[in-house]
Amino acid sequence: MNSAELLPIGELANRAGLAPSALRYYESAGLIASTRTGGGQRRYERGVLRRLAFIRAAQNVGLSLEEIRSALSTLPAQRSPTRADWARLSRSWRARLDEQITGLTQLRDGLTSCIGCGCLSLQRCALSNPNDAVAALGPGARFLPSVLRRTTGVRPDM
Amino acid sequence: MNSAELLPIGELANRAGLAPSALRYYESAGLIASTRTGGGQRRYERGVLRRLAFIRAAQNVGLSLEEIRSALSTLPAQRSPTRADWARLSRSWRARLDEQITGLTQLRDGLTSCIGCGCLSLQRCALSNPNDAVAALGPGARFLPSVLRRTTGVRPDM
DNA sequence: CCTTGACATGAAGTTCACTTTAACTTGCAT
DNA sequence: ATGCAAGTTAAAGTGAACTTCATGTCAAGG
Repeated sequence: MNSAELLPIGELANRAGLAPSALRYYESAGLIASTRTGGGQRRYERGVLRRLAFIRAAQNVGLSLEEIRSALSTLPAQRSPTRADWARLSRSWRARLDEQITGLTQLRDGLTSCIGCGCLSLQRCALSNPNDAVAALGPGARFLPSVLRRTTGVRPDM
Repeated sequence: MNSAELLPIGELANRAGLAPSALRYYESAGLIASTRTGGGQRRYERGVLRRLAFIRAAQNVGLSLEEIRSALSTLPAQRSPTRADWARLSRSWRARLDEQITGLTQLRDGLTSCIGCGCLSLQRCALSNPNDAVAALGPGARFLPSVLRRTTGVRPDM
């Protein structure tokens, strides 16, 4: 019953809307697993599709792949995950999203009060110093994930 | 009156809460300017502090340095910018923040309705497919900026 | 005058989440 | 049997926004 119908990587990539290279990368990062054919090619069970949906959803919430890997590792290894399992995993996202929304809202309200004054003081302005969290996070880029980026027409009309 | 009191890079870095290397980087990216001493060391006018506050605020709103550079280039070159100038620059952020907040709120509401079902369908789930915008943005990382990241205690209790 | 800490430069490294490239192998249809 | 799309690997590249490093110079106090 749960035999056959294993997907090759290109097929899975199409269905998931990802590049094959992304799937190989996810596997190397311990996010998904595959069986191999005699010749060494990857074959995926259909359950992987749900896993990929979870990964995408988690990314949209703002989790890093490492955090997602860690979350996925709490799934039962033996039986295949139930709806309840997936629901449990995604439950904590709500708080995270609430936090993000709150932060942005504060920023916006700070902006509203700042627009009139144009103060932009490094110390006092709510805009340049939102949560007094100005600390560095080490090297590397920090920018917005796809959900938050405007992709539709970059207008330079500031 | 507007003479003297030029800040060396370390001083400016302290006051702005940035590393000297960041300031040099900003200068190389055309975001800030400096005069030089006879020996070639950078000296900054105090107005640069306001500029840095603007840069930080813009980053918090989600603008890239290139977008910020472009915005700053619309400031008057001759006279020093007035409050009105700064206010004009930051006015368009409100719409951007509104967009971001809306997007996140939709995601959260989608989550709320998904939590019970645990469906996580790649095609239908609002979580894994928020705005039907699943398209790739090319290579490179896409993750949350500091404002949106939890820095306080990583709890792996999903 | 001399020491010492701050500064300068260019090149390379870092992070994350992937993609691209190069060189080679599988697997399915004809 | 063969042709060719699709698969494999390791290594290097990408992008943003910086940092780190190596090597050498400046400036201010003693």
